Amino acid sequence: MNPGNSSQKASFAKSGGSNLHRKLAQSIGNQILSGVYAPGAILPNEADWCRIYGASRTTVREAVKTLTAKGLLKSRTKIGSRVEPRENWNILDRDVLAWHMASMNPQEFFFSVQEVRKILEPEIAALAALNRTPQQLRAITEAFEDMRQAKPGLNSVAPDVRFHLALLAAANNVLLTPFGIMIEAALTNMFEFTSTHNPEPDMFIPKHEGILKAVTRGNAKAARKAALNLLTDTDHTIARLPAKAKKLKKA
Amino acid sequence: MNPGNSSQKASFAKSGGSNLHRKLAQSIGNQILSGVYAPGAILPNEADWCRIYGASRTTVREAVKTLTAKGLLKSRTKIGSRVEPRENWNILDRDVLAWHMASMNPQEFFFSVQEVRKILEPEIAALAALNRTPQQLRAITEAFEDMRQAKPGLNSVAPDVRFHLALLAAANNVLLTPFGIMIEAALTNMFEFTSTHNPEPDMFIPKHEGILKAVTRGNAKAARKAALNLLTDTDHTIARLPAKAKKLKKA
DNA sequence: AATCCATATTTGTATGATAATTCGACCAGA
DNA sequence: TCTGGTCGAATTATCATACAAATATGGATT
Repeated sequence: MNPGNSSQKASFAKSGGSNLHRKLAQSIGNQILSGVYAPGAILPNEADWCRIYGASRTTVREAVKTLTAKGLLKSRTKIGSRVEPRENWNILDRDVLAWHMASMNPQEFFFSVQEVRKILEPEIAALAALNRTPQQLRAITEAFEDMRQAKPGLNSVAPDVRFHLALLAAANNVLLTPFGIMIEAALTNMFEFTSTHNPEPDMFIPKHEGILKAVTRGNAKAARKAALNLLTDTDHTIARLPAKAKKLKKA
Repeated sequence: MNPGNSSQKASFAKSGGSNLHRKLAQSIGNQILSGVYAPGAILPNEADWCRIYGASRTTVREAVKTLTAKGLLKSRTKIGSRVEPRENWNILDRDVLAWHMASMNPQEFFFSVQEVRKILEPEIAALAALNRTPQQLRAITEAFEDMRQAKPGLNSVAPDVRFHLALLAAANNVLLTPFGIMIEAALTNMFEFTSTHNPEPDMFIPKHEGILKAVTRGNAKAARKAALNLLTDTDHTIARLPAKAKKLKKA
């Protein structure tokens, strides 16, 4: 009952992750996010996928289960798998967000991100100022120190990400954690685009320091202001992106 | 190679959804969220789960894939499945949020929700005022009309949820959509707890109307204010919850 | 026209087998 | 003693096959 011979396993891009079912999920996921299969559309059935990828049904089904769990699909007997409406997609899932970015105009994407960041990060900073534990404050501080010491370039992105994630953790509200993925994706990809992740190197460190100090002092109001201040810098970076930039690299 | 006889399939709570692998995922997911298996812990291996639930390995693996896709697990050869750190959990996934609520103090949960809602919803309303399409405005309006006509009781929850979700959609930012699940879960469960989902019936409709009017006029500032105004009402509801309320009912 | 029923299609579950990965222990040599 | 390699065992990963269950669809019956 396994359609197709097993001789074409390398017929699609070998995205990250060594598991076959993962690769299938990534391939199908990318197709959904890029609109090959629109919401409401019926996907090829399991037997078809088996032929297309030269994989067993077991593997195909595991890939489908993965996508179902992320809200992209729903399967029904005799019908097949149907693409779910967009509002059910777990867009803040790491994979889904990556697939989303891969098929989007970067400027548009970064605009959406900034819109959300400007809503959340000031309040996150404020909450962190109020709710941080000593340990969390130490994590923020260490990330900042690593930022300061890092040479401008690739290795300065990681501490920057850690800084923002540590801040997020210090807000101590589980319902906010999913945004970590968004922040991470935004900072990392912005760097890959601009190659200079800190457009105003002179202001970059001081502005982060402003947040750190406010959080250290437990001054929510100042933290909020400092976070917003930093974000307006990022806005300028976005604005300078080439309008017709290509799609982000896949996975 | 399938351990255990298939005679104890009903040994666990029959959660919603008719699929066996779904039930397994729910059962295991609940155990993770309730702390039976903490982050970093190694779960029973596939053969164990087969014995425990009397299911085939195929089914167990599909359940595990589901949980992996939601960020709760990660599987490695020779190691087994390990519970991921909390920050990787897709807490805004419908299932994960349900499992989370099922093993939490409701007051604590609602507090977290309100904290996030007070950050987001005013800004969502503001964005909706600016970005709404005519169609989206119609959806908001219709939800409001249904609210007004509904008798106070169970059937007034649904239009209320629709109102807030329509508002969210009208903000026109995909990265915000995951919060729909949170809003929905919050409103629905709050009703189940208080049995009177609108504590100030006199103010309930007018305050929603305030948001609608501001969004209709395209007045972002007024929309923001109206949304915040409504949320302070909800705060009062939360505050009145019995401090030692039992866990939320499961699934 | 409406109802019911058979059938075909598709996903759901079970079983058993083999492959691939890799931890951990043991061993050899410097 | 330390280093590195080798090998065995545990566990997930994949495959192949079979049957069960659900249900949309079209045809038969009334």
